[in-house]
Amino acid sequence: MVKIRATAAEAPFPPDEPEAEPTETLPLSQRAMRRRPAEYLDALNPEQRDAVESLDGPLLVLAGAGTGKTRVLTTRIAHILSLGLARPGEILAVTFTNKAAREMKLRVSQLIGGVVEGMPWLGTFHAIGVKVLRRHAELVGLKPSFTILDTDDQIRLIKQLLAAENIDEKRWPARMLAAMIDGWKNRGLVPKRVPDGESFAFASGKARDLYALYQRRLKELNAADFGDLLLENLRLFQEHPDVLEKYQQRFRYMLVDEYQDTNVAQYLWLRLLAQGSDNVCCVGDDDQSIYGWRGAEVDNILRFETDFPGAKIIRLERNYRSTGHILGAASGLIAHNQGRLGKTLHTTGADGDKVEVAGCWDDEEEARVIGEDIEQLQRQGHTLNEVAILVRASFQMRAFEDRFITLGLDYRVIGGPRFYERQEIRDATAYFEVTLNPANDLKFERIVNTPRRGLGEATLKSLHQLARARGVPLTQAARLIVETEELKPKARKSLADLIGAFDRWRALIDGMSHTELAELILDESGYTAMWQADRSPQAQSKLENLKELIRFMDEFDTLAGFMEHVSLVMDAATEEGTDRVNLMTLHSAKGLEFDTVFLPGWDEGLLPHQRSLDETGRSGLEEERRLAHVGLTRARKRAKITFAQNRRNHGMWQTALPSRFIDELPVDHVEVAEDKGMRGYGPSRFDTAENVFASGFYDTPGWQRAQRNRQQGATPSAPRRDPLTIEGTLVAASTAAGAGLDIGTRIFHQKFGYGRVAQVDGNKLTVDFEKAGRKMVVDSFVERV
DNA sequence: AACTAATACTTTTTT
DNA sequence: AGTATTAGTT
Repeated sequence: MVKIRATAAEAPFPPDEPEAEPTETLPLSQRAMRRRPAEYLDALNPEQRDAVESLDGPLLVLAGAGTGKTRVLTTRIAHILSLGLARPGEILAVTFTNKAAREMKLRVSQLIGGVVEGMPWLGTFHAIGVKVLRRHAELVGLKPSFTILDTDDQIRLIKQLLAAENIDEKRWPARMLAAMIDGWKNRGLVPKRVPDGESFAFASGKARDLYALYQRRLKELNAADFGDLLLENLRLFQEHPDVLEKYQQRFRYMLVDEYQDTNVAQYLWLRLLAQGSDNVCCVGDDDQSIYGWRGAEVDNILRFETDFPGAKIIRLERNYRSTGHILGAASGLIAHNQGRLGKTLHTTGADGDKVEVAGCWDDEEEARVIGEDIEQLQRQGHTLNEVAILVRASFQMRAFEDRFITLGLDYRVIGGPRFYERQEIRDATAYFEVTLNPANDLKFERIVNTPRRGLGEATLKSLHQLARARGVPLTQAARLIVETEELKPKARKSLADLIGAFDRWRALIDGMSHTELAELILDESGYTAMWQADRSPQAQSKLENLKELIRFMDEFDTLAGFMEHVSLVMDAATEEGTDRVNLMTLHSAKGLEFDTVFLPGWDEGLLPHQRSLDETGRSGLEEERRLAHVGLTRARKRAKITFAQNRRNHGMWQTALPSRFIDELPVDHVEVAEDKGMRGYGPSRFDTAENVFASGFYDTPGWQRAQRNRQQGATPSAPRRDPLTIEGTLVAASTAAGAGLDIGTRIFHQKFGYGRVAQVDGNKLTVDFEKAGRKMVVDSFVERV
């Protein structure tokens, strides 16, 4: 495993080679170049070489699957460095995934000779976004130490907003608003730029205001969500031209991987930077654009020439990966798409085996058949690492896992439930985060009552109320409230202990190693004990995961460094070494290749996924087809497509038709296995497949319920008891009255009733209540009467 | 506040 | 089918 620097210091080119010519001050890279002629260029074909050597001005490289895209990118970087045209810190190289970034780093340093530790600006859009943002945080209303929210936090925050705005969360789910905000951020839209029509799609037009409110809360919490990492960056560049200029000057060369996956915000960001030097090289393949649902704009790649005038376009069409039949099948399939830039992949290699197509009775048989095939391959001496099963949706994996377990076949799931997204990991990191940053309300809320400490809904509500009235973080509010008798003794003690524990841990940050501290925290908080006491089967593995987390932390220098990594890099390194079958979704397969690829689940409704068809119609269908194309082109030597006639979806059996994509495969490259006396699949099926478009969604109970709700919303319903409005007025009244609560003032308290102020100590009041007697309370909770 | 029972929702893909 | 959230009960 690679040792990761916690704080990637912006290393200048590390002078780790012996000084050969001490009198000269040439960049090291240039000296290296002198000794070692550019033999790396000889390994390229003419188009690739052209792409590497066309250094001036904008360049679009259309790189089909398996045409050496990564090689071009890495060699290009190496070339720039070798010629001494830029130092590592002057090259911006963005990728889409952390995996791609890792690989690129590795391969560049191999080319250069293992000396480039610092390519500080090679990373994902998000990682680079954070880096820029941390330096100029104040300019966008954040502190440099801002935290990055994960999806859980985001939802929790939005739920609170909806509650405060008195919006029925049943009718307008928080996740829905979260998705909308995400979409806007992907498109580079700040709240005031959100179109009216879209604002009306949520809570009768409140969407825009809620978005604005959400952004304000984020600033208050000193936090940014994933979308902000780009959007705020964009805002920074737009509102502060001087800052932008610095970066424009810095980046003399820019490279973008997977350009077809960039969204509008990323595109705008890039274009701003490219105004400095137009040495932009974008590499992509419109036929592999599979993230449209996430805001990726294929248009970005289709429009490149207009966006960057004078752009050069180079097509890489020589495929070095797949055999003739596989390539033929994939090309024939993707040719059914309209609106593509058009590439014709060809290979000089052998034809190889045809693509196999087989039908199965159900998903269990599918798993059985593929399992048998894999065992067969294994007997023939193939390694399992070179075998992959690529599914459309993750629920398909289950049948395979079950089967492989009974067969005793080793497998690994790639991109499955991510390590850092597991409950226990999130809980643990929440503890660490609050220790580092007590103002992180969302993380604090996550763990106040985990493990159970008797700090439930009621306590939390009081805390919130006070925090809001005071405008302080929850932990601060907790500090205040435990001084009073606001809470029941049990809760008060418990909360005081928790706050005390965090203070204690915080004091230890510099005193001990961060891994020790982490263990201490998990121990003293009772979190480990909670799982140890848990007798459920998964408790054991959760404990293992926690251990793994600590082990992983050891790779970082500090706790803070580790936390930065956690929020950004949501993937743990997949263990290599053992021989295992690879199981993953088509999406996470992009960029990988295997000798043998199994493609199960080519059913109508699953591979052209129903939802995709429903939501985005033809463009959705085309994206699904690209997905199928990506799947096929992962295979070097063997590809086998299967479909199941019956699939159990939500406990219900459903009959499925073979995917229309199967029909679209050119017959010359396909071999149909007619083994099990199965009803063949004929062209007549296509007609029925079309009907799937119009399939019955509108008579489901869900839709009818939605209709009913809508009607209810129109009719003014009887005013219901409304705790939050009460809270609102109460807060308003108390803050207004707060200053003038002198001794003797008659007040009202929600819990204790009427009373008179007996003593004032800052914001703490001692009150003689008519019923409850003498109590200490916080002034925010009382109302002057 | 914590436990139990009932109900809703899931299953596309992810930085 | 299974999980997650919620309502109701103690």
